[in-house]
Amino acid sequence: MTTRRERNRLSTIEEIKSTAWKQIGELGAASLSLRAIAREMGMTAPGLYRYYADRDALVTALLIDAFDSFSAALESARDACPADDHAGRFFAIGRAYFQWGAANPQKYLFLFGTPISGYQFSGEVGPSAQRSFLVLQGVLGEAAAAGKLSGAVSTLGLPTSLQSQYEMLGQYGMPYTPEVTHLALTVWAVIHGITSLHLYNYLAGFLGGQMGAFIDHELEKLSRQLGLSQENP
Amino acid sequence: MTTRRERNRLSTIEEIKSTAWKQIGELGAASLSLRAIAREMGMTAPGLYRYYADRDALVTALLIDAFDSFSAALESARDACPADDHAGRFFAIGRAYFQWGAANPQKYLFLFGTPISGYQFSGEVGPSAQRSFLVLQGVLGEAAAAGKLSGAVSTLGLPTSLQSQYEMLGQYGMPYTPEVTHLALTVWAVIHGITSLHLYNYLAGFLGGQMGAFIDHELEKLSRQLGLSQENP
DNA sequence: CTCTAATTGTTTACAGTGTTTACATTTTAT
DNA sequence: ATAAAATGTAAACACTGTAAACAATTAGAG
Repeated sequence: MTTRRERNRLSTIEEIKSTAWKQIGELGAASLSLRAIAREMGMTAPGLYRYYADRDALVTALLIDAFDSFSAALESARDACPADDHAGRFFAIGRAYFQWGAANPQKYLFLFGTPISGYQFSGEVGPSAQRSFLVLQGVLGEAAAAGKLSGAVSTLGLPTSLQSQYEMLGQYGMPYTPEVTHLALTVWAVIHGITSLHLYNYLAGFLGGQMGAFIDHELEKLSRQLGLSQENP
Repeated sequence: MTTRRERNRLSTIEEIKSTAWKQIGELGAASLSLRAIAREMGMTAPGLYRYYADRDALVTALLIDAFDSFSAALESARDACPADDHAGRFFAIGRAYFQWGAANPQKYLFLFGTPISGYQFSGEVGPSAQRSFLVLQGVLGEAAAAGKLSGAVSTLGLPTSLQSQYEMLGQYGMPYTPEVTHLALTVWAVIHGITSLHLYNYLAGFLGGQMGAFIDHELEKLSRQLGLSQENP
């Protein structure tokens, strides 16, 4: 049972975080300010310390929330496709990844860009961060299990050093084969690279307004390399 | 002819920048502080304003220097390979890109990560930034001109929207074909993605100490996709 | 060489930041 | 009703970037 005080506390925590997100969206993650949050909430800065030990603790909580929201966006895009349409699911999460970043640039940079000055990554965010990666890994894993990953897997074998490294992960609970893990990492790197360069505005000079065509074309290329789509979509 | 005062001024500017780099290397780019620089130099903070209009002007100068040093590293790696060894040059700049980032994490994140709080990208850095991209584009362009880019170019044509966008760039002085420009962008995205995820420590949990094997394997895959290397190296 | 002007630096000050300490107030539980 | 816990504020400290006023040094012209 939740007492009145506990409800108030939770609601205050929510207000702190939503105010923080509002300011991150307006001014960027780097200029997050406890005092500004308190000011906008109509209280003084030291009062926030009753809810978060220090600024880093708030940043950690925001990171966890953002990763969870990011993962939820990927999962919902994935679930909009039938489970046996592996190519469709791959496209869906690829587009969702990029579009979530494009729609929430400050949030994405908060997750995958240099965080706050002096912030040290807390181990608490690990599970939430891995959850988003697991979406991609899961789609590739199920495609592999269904025998639909005919492409790049076999054409160029993994070097033994990577092979044994991935096998070691399996012994610690990684639920997919070395090939799937490796492909998920490389696909992640590609999509993150495009999204990241886009958000830093390094691509606009080359692509003009054709960013959407660019990402779609690259996803299609990846899908073909993986052997997911054999014919034109 | 350079007067004594001008030499002093230049030497002070160099000291400011080198002190800034030292502190960026130690504490990260986000916690760059004019006062700390002045303190370490044995002067007071307002004195720095005789050399840079504000902190953003210093950041801009540092960005230009870092891009130039980055480009120089890529160019020197490229020139260590004979001009007709296109595959070798591709590997060389790919490895040099990643290794420069791994060896200078704070510098790389300074260039391709969220910069300083509230910093607005100045147009002055454009030329220095493009120079590094031109190294990659140049290697692919010369390979294409020599007919050594047999791979992915033809297997999947560019969509017309991208094709015409790249052609428009050509009319504004872009010295390479649409295919070369597009491939250079995608290769850049891949290498940047891997480097970026590596520097944010998102890969260590998966790859352990096998980061070098990972990047080499991915470069080899890229090289094959481009048709640069047809047989084992 | 002298005088003027530009350059370089310091001192002081203001507004902003994260954080700590001490204190007051409110709410809960005994 | 009383003791304890929770929540907030006020004041202070050590930082930050930046602006204004002032002093010292240096360069060039007469």
